[in-house]
Formats: sequence, C-alpha cells, structure tokens
Amino acid sequence: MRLSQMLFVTLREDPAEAEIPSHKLLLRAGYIRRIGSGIYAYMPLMWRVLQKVSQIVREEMNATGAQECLLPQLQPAELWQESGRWDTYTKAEGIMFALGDRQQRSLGLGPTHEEVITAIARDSIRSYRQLPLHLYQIQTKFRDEIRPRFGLMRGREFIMKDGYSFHTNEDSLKQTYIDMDRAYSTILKRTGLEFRAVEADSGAIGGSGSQEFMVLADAGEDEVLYTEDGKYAANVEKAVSLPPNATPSPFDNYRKVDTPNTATIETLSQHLDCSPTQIVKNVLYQALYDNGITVLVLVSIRGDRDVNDVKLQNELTKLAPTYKAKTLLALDVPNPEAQQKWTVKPLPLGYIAPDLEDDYIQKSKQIAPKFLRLLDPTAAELENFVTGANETGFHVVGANWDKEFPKPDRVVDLRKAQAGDRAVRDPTQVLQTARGIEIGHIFQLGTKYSQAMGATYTREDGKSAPLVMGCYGIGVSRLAQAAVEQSYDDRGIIWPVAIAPYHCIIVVPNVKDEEQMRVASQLAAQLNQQGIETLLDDRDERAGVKFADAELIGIPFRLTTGRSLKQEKVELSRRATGEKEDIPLSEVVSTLKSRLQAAIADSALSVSN
RNA sequence: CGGGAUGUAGCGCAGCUUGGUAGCGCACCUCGUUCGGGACGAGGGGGUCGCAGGUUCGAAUCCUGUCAUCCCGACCA
Repeated sequence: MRLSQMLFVTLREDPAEAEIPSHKLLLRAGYIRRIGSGIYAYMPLMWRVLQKVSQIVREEMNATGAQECLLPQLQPAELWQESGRWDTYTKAEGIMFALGDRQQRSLGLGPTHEEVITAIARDSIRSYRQLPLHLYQIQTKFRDEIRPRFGLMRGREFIMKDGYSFHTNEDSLKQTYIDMDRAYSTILKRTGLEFRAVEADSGAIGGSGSQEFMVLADAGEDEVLYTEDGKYAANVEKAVSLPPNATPSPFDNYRKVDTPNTATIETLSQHLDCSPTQIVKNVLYQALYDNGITVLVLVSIRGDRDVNDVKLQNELTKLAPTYKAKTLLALDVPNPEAQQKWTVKPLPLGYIAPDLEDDYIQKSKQIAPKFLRLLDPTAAELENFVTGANETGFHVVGANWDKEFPKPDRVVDLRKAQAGDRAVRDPTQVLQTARGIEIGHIFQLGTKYSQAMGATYTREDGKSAPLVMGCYGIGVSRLAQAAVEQSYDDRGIIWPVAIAPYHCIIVVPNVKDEEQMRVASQLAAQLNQQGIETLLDDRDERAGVKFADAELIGIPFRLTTGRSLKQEKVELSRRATGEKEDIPLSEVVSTLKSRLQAAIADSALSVSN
C-alpha cells in the first residue's frame, strides 16, 4: 500500500479532547476520529489493528472448539423481560439504548447477548447429545455508559468478542471455564500485553465464579489488589483481606461524651485521642427496589474501614425477596434532598448510632418502615467501642454489643480491602495495589438465564433440565487502545508486532530520486508477497516529516532507501529500540522475516509457560 | 444525575473585561529554492464566531434560553 494514496492525516498537536496518552496518540496519528461522545470512527489503520486482534481472538477461540456466529444487535424487549433484565438495563442507571419501532414495539440495542443466545439455545438444543456447546461472535456492542471516556476505553459503541457455552452440568462448565482462562491468557500473551488475571465480582450479569483479565496501566479505571507471591489477585470490588488488628479500647465504662464538631472519623478520633479502629462508624444508604420500595440501610463498620459498595449491592440484591422485590435498581448515599423525602425529623448526621430509631422514617407504602441494619465483622468484634449518640454533638464511649446496643441480625463482610491489608489465605503476604484496564471477563453463569427463559434439554434419563451456562467476553477495541497505553514513547505509538497495522514501513527520503523509488517499490512488492505487511511512504515530503510520521503511527520496522543505497544496502530501524543497521538489499526479506518471527516469539515464548 | 470548564477555519489557540463587522500558529492550494530528522520565501483558499431569541444604529463581544463536548464526583457522616 502506498501512503500517497491513503487517507493519511496526522496532527502535530494533541487534540484538546483527549486526556490520556493512548487516546491522544490514536487521535494524533489518525487511527480514530470522534463522531460523538463515546462514539468513534475506526480509520483504515485502526481497522487493521482491530482485525489483527480479532484474528488472534478467533484463532484461540476456535482452538478450544468454540464456533463463531453473528447475533442481532437489535433485540426485542420481550426477551429481556423474560430474563427480568429489561427494567434494570433500561431504567435508573440502565445502560441499554432502548427504542420503539413504528408499531410501538420496544427494542433494545444489544449491550450483551445472554438473552438472544439463550433463546436460540432454547429452540435448538434438545438433547444432552448436543452438549457441551460454545458459540461466540465478534461485533459492535452498544452501552449507554454513565460517563464515556478516554476514547475507545469506555465507548458507547465498541467491539467485543462474546461467547456463551452450554453444558449438562457444573463440571463440564468448569472445564470450559478453565479452557477459557487458558485461551484468554494465550490471547493476551500473543497480543504482547502485560496483564494479570484477577478474581472478580460477577455484577449485573449474575452467576457464580468469575475472573477478569486486567492489562496493567496507570490510566486503568479499576484497582487490582495482589500479593507479591502472585498467589492472590482480585479486583478491589471483590477482594477480601484481613484488616489490621484493632487497638484495644481505653474506654472501660460506658458513658456519653460531649464531642462538638466531630462529624468525621478523623476529627472524632483526634478529639477523643483514640484510634479509628475503636470507633463503630454508621453509614446510611438508601436502596430502591424494582417494586418501588425504598429501603433505608444502616451499615455499621469499623471507623478505619470503608464500605465496599459492590459487596453491599450484592447483599441487598440477595435480600430483595425480603421486600417482595426481584432486583435492586439503585443504591445511593442519600443527599439532603433525598433525606427530606423519607425523614420525619432531621437526622443526627455524623452522630448516628447503630440503634438509630426507626421513627425517623416516614410512614409510607413506598418506604420500608424499619432500617435494614447490617454489621461488618470488623465492627462486630469490637469491645468498649466509640460510636454516635444519635444526638448532634455527642458520642458514646465504652459501648458493647448486646449490652448498650442490640447486635444487628445480619453480620456480613461489606468491607473494602485496601493495599497494606494482609491476605486471607496467607497472612504473611501483604496486599499491593495496581491500576488495571479490564480487557476480558469470564463467568460461570449457571442456570440463571436458562431457568428464567425456559431453556431446557432432555437428559440421558429422559427428564428435562435447564442448561448450565457460561459466558466469556473480551473488549477488542479496548484491548487495542490498552496496547497503546502500555507501549508508547515521546515520539508516538510502539505497536506490539502481533497487532501492528503493518509490520514494516519503507521511507523514501527523496521520491524524485528514481533509484530510491525503484528499490523501494521493488522491496515493498517483495515483502508483501512474502507476507510481511509493508507500507510504502512515497509521499513527496521531506525525509524528516516521514520519519516523524512513521514513528508516530508506530510501525515496528522501518526501511529507508537512502544514502546506503550506494553500497547496495538499506537502513533497517526498529521502532521499539531505535536501533539502526544497514542491510544488503538481497538480505532484506530474510532479515525482516527472522526479526518478525523473533519479535512474535517473544510473546509466544511466554505463551508456553 | 450533581458540580466545574469550554464551544471562534481540519487541528491548537488569541480576540470578549471596555460592542464598530475576525486574527495567529500548524495543516491545505500555487510558484520557486531546499531535500536523511517535523525547511524557507512569495502568493492564495477556507469561518452564518455551537444554535435560537433579546438589547443596540451596530453583537464573536452584553443578556436569556438551548444544544454539544471535556473534566471531577456520585458525596463513607
């Protein structure tokens, strides 16, 4: 391909809209163009990268026996109503684009495909003889993200590989899950990215076991906690840990104390000259269920610890039946405006105790009459603790559960693990923190969707049973940008060889020099014929411009048909290292072939581990 | 959804306070010189100043509304 004939536009300055390096570089180098918030056009070079990534994904998926297909993006609401996700995905903070057709039928643009695939399975899978089965697709997904950002990192339209497997039992599911774990590791190693597999929360998708594949980068939106020995790694949303021990309490008799202006843990521990670990902090939340009921939740936790919203959300989802609801729609810390809607008198904010009276709550059919009181084990263990007095300006000290305060019924882990905590399985290991970009996520779904949608098959014994399911996703477009985030320098992108849009770019310093052009075109033809994807920069530009552009777009190898031609040589330079060498014309193809193989083997090498 | 900021040529920006009919750099086009690290000179093209109302003799500039984009946060008492 000749650059002079391509739509090739690079920018000298960073576009103002971009914040992180990979986004700036992709825009500057002309790989992507923004069309709307979270909506991008993939320009020809980007499309080649995306196809490279897709091809690696495809090969590894096929190798596990999964079959590629293509499912509709336009999905009838009925399917989603059957699974019970229509409301959670379209109302409140829902992420599905919903629309109506000319007959006023409701449709959604597919953010994911469990419903569609389960409907297909329901129709097509009749017998255990057809199982296990694994279907996948690579296509554009639509999600109305709360806040799209960072270019392709969190777009409202993005390319994803999603796969769904069907099984007769959990063991078979686990086998495929393990295969996917391995396939995903291989995929990431082949693309040349540094990554970590971590335990994850299964979130709105539902199901039991789940694991995420994180590409490590400072711009990552997720926090990963891991131990130095590599035996434990988890998303902070899911992570468990042993908190530091609480300092024994100096307050051995129960009394109320005057503590003005101590609405925060910090000011309180200073005022009382005690450790935050001796304080029981009481945090108020409001939960909205899908039947319109609001439940006020009071979480009691040790003062030095924070509540993990995801764990709390999971607990509240589990408790939905208690309130005759199916799912949780929203979970918030009530702001003053929200408080007004359900309180009958002002709350003693900053001085709340675990036994805050239920009569703060307005009587209403839409509001649960009692606080849901949850206790984290860190707070449950405390003796002679400090906590609020339900009266602004006062706390109590020397309090004990079952004495001054009734112990809340539900003691559950709602704690956010933090760097510096000890690992549960091996207390000698301390948790470290890193930022990660979630590239892949694999789930063991179980029978959640098959049961909801009646997808059953006939067993060997003639009885019918729901299909056991798994699902597996990789963000293809996100992976491509993550690669840039992990590999660039002040001159531009440095693509890993395996996903670079081209392997090699030939720069002709002076296109008016016939010898330079002749050699360059000849080399380009030769290389392309040999499977070395080569771009020919034959633009009538100064050499400096072409060198700068070649580096900006990040092609791994560059050939220059310049001054060394006199010795029948061309210059070969490597983007990643900047190394340059002169190579005889007759050896260009063989040299590049072996260099490319070596570069790809670098990542392939770690694949065998 | 809450808060902050910004919309002026393809990109980056100035002009707005103090109203007088739009400018700089890059990119683009033509000619000439230059040609292995983002050249130089001369000439040139391109903008309903996000949109809609209002004030005014006159609005990029002042007022109101609206739309879009980016950032921060989703408030741990």
